[in-house]
Amino acid sequence: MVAGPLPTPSGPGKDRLRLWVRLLRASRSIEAELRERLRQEFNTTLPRFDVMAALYRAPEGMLMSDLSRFLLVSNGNVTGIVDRLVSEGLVARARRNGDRRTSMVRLTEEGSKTFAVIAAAHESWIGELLGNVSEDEARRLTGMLNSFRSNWEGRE
Amino acid sequence: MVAGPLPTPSGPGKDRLRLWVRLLRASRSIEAELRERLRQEFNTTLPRFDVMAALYRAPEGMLMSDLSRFLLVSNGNVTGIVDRLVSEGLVARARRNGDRRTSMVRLTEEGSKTFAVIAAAHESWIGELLGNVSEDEARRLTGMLNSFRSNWEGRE
DNA sequence: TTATGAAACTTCAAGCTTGAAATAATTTGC
DNA sequence: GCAAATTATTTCAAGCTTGAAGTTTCATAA
Repeated sequence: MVAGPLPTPSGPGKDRLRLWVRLLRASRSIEAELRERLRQEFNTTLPRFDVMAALYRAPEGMLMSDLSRFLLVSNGNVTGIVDRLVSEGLVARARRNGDRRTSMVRLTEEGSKTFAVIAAAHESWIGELLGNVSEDEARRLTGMLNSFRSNWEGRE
Repeated sequence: MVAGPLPTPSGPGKDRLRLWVRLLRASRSIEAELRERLRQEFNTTLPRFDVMAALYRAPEGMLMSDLSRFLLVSNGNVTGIVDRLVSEGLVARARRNGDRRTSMVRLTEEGSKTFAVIAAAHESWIGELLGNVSEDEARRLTGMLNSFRSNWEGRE
């Protein structure tokens, strides 16, 4: 949607529609800024950062399907991103004995070090970009977002 | 980012980081659902819907660069989407006498009719997907999102 | 067994997205 | 007037994204 400021329609449901538009514009703006900084400062991309962030939380590794589910993207998508991270030496696939269809994906030593540096910058960027949301307000907003997420998530 | 529930880190700035993660997950989930429905029910895509929504609000038409700025996407991106909408007969480019570099882009008659139908469905989907946010809560959330948007938007 | 079905991935075509380079038209400064 | 800078747009290569189709492996059960 990303509809805008001018007409300001009213009627039943318009407040929710407006909320959605703001939500989308906010996340797109911030995403664009993060994307740009990741490219400029670390020569990487948001999808790669996302995958590394997921793997960083899982030292034992994750299956491709775990990654796909966690990141809310398709299976085929993850394949490509992991391929690129592997070719950069940041991530490794480990064939498993138990089930030869699957492979555990994890950060390499280098991947882990690299991610730690990027993540620190990332967190400070978020602090900056959301600078005029107080920590208290942040907590309240987070709670509200949770409440509507639980409504329908995991349905499709 | 889209980091997740498990570790729940704490420290300075963590509340903002958590807010960002929730924000992103919420908008991605809803976006994915809208995308799916647009495809299934109307055989179209979110980017096309976005462009049509922008043009619907501007009967006199918009320049490519207006569209690009308004939708927060690159120039080259808009070119491709408009090309496809033109080939579907939903949008038209009109060369201008004044400045021959530019062209006014607007919805065709058919595009306008088509969009009205899709937009009605879209609005009801939003009502459904954000169903357990009260209208009142929606207004408050919208206000909060505004406040942090104004902080840094239009900087880059 | 062994076929039949399900599960985990990968591949593929089409479309979206970006940033950079190329084109074309207009504006500015001399 | 005219070269130089600016503006509006398109083109391009690379990467992201999806849904569908294809592969390989595993699980089930007749």
